[in-house]
Amino acid sequence: MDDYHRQAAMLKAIGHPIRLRIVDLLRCEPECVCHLSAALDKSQPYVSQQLAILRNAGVIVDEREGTNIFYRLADENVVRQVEAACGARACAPQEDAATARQALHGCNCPKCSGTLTGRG
Amino acid sequence: MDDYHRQAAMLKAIGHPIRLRIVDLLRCEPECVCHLSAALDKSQPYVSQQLAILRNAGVIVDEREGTNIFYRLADENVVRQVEAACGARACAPQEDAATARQALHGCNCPKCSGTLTGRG
DNA sequence: ATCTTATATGCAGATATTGCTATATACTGA
DNA sequence: TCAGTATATAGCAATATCTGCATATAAGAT
Repeated sequence: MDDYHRQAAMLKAIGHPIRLRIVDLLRCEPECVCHLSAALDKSQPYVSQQLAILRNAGVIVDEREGTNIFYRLADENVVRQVEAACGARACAPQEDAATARQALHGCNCPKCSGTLTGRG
Repeated sequence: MDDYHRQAAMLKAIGHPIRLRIVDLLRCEPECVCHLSAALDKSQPYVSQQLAILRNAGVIVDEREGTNIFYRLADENVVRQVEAACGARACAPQEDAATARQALHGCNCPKCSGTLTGRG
């Protein structure tokens, strides 16, 4: 099988500390660039560039929603790989305080505005 | 958690077509360098270098047995990751024809000599 | 049209990786 | 000790990646 090339490309893409954190963040629900930028404390162009690498490797897909672009993991294959790497952390079913999504001060996206309870 | 760095380093190490094939080969049982070299149809120094990369990343460990050095996956964490990437292929319990270990013509290691039935 | 906000792209110096070849080391046996 | 086999390392040119910065695009609001 020469899925080896395909899978190796995927592993290479997520084999980077920042990019691994990104896909871990995307595991529970789609996030926009500004949210990731705030969560990682990295510049927007930098995050956007890392997202482009993940996107070109087929790890994530983007979906526009007005001015925001939300990214999510591309498929189950990726999800399994990320789970194997980061642990099968539980995601909030709908609104569970313990595993609730991080609403960030630095982020103005629709998901964060209005529910500003996150860490600064 | 800054396991991110550690895990990313592991993913980066196996995020390479040849190295991914190597860890996939090592999934069922330890193999020596000459066997991997024959199985991958790559020069001994080249394979040895890729093994060194995997070894330095903590993905595999080596064990000397006379003149041969056998490599195996380092731990369950690695096994899970490789399974997620390559599929949870069954390994022969002891001697099962279907999943039996590849005995290679180009390889003279103790595991291959005597049971030369593999593909050439 | 223009301004603002959100995101993407281009560029560039520093650094790392790739795959190869030549050579070195380590063990075994005579 | 010396030869033979198994494995490791050094060195190299080509290529790719990293990460910061400046700038470009795209959509919404005025």
